[in-house]
Amino acid sequence: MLENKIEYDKVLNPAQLEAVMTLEGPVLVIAGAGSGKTRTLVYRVARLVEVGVAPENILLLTFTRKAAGEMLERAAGLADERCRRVSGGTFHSLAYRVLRSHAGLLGFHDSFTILDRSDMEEVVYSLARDMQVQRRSIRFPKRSTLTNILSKSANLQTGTEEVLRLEYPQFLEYTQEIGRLASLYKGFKRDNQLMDYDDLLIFFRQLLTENTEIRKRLGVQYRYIMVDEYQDTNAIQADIVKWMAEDHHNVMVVGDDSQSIYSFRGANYRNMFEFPGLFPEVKTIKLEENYRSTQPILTLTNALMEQALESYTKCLFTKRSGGEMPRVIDTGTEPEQALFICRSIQDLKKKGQSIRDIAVLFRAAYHSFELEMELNRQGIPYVKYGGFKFLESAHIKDLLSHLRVVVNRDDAISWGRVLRLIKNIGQSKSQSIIDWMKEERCHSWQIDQWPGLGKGDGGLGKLAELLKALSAEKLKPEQAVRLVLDYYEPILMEKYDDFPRRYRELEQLISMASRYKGIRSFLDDLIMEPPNSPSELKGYPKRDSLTLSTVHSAKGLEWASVFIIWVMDGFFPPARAHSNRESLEEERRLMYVATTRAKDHLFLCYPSQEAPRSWSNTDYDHALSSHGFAPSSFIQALPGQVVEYCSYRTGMREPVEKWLAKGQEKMPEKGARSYKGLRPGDKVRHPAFGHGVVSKFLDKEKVEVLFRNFGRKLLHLGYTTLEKV
DNA sequence: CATCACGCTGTTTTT
DNA sequence: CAGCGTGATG
Repeated sequence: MLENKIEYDKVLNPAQLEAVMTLEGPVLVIAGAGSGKTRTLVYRVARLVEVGVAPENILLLTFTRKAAGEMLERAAGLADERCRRVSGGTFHSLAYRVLRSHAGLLGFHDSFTILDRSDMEEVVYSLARDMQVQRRSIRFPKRSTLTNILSKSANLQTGTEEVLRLEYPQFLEYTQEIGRLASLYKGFKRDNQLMDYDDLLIFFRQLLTENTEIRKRLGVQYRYIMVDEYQDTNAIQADIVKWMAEDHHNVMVVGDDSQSIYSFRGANYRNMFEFPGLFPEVKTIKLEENYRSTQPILTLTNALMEQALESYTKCLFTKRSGGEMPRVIDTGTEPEQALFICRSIQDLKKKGQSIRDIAVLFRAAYHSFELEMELNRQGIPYVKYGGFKFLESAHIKDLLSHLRVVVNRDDAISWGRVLRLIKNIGQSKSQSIIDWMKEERCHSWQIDQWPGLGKGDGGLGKLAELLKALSAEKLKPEQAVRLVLDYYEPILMEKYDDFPRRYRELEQLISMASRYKGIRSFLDDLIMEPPNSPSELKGYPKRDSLTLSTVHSAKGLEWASVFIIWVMDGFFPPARAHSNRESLEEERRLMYVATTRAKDHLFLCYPSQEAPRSWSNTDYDHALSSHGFAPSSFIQALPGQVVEYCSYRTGMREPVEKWLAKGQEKMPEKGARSYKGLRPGDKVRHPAFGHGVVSKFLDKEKVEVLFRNFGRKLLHLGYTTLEKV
């Protein structure tokens, strides 16, 4: 029956083996970084299938769908193909699957639309605008902050005042308005058949709590439940686990309290310690042996975590002996840091290290901007994970909105987007059309019958034609995308200067769409599992390139890293000074995740002389003295680990001075017509951004360049080299 | 009513 | 250095 015979005791250590062989009853696995957590889960799936459990009865909940897919793939390689039929995914995707067929029980149509982050921002902000809040001593929070507040209050299941009090005290004077906004938002979602990511979980839980039959049915369907990254679940997700395993108690949760880095979205690693309370007969297993890093790296990590305010459950050790000391480098400024990193990479490369095995990790996506420029300049290929979302770029959203209004006629946000693309239709006209549509309850393609139609509104007719075509039955998703693209093309051409790139990306949507049966499932899948970049659509590039990643994205990735650089900056503005402590603790755990991904070499870089961009009068030391800490305080707190000090005054002297000399070239005066022989209209090439055209000089230091690949991009000439072509 | 130019402001990470 | 509000222009 089984294709391959697995000798579990030969490939697993005793703790792992116990976790794999305990199939019945609740199990809590506390798994340190690099302790073979994934391996354990993979073997357990294989084992379950081996003893005859139907794959359909196994549920593997992970943090990303990609992670689930990879695990099942590995399990299939170990045992047999049936492992691929195991149900795997995120809490959100499971919730989505269930809600799609049972939304009626909650007073929703089954055709509700899912709001992604930026949709949510748009809804929230348009409601806030309608409220006409009066300006007080400080500005009303901006759209993304407002959305964060609402989302967090949903995830933490507290009122918005609580969130404000704890995390945004600067906005306390708007407590009333934000509270009202929260309820307006809730009502708006109901009226328009919308659910955001948080709602998926909340409504799923509600369904489980209120509906015994569904609960029982899911219990029968998923007799064996495994949850990965349990420390990153929030209270709602913990409830979901509890309800789903209510009858059979066959649930294994795996996690690591010191790797909890999602508290900003309401995750609570204490769920791990509360798990035994839910299932008293739980068996707890600790995985403490590390298979990834050398002992010196683990020693640094352990020292780091010893300083934590909370004590954690385990201590990492390894049987690997030897290894070089981790290096802590003060790189002075950001451009020097970039130079230093590139030089280190080149050195390793000369020693025969493949850059495929090298990764650079950082907290925020923008931390690598400077480095990316330098990498491009030096011709080092890289792949970046995290940060910018392909789907959130305006042209993609524009196109998809047309499909969304066809699928869900009540989706006012997408209507607004679609309508405002038409010439002579802006904020107010689009609003009155939407209101009229709501009154009339007519078909979407009858939009051109709007009574307010004026002379210049021929665009509505074209839109109506498109919508009519899109409403045709049995229209395949790829045909639908094609139709919209044909309609949208002239608009796109007018709206963006880098039309060709955007058009190409949109064409890729056609091939993506062809993998789906219906428009609805295509749209939802894009939201539930958004691809990060166009390159990701084609599958990850496997060529020989460096990995750049935010720590959060790195968590889900498996690569043979031997070398990790953590670029630090971590500066928190005064408004958040009160919660520095908590931020500090989260940053510490972030650093734990980052450092434990290093196998043999670990470089921790921090640019101590970098003045945070937005606080031009302050610098790093100032941050330290006025707010109690700067990231370097982590490092200073690790005695004996700082084995190298490097700045432009020492090892970096030569290249940095060259760089500095470039930066000191005379800048053009305000309103200058040319600089370095460049004039507006000249074609230029930038090492990072590619080809573009100089549009104008803004002031002494900035020039506006239209890049073919990036749209408008402002550059500091002191930092970069524009090459005339 | 739509659009454009200008000035001000400031945390980030993801489903 | 983008995204917002504001005030001027078409």
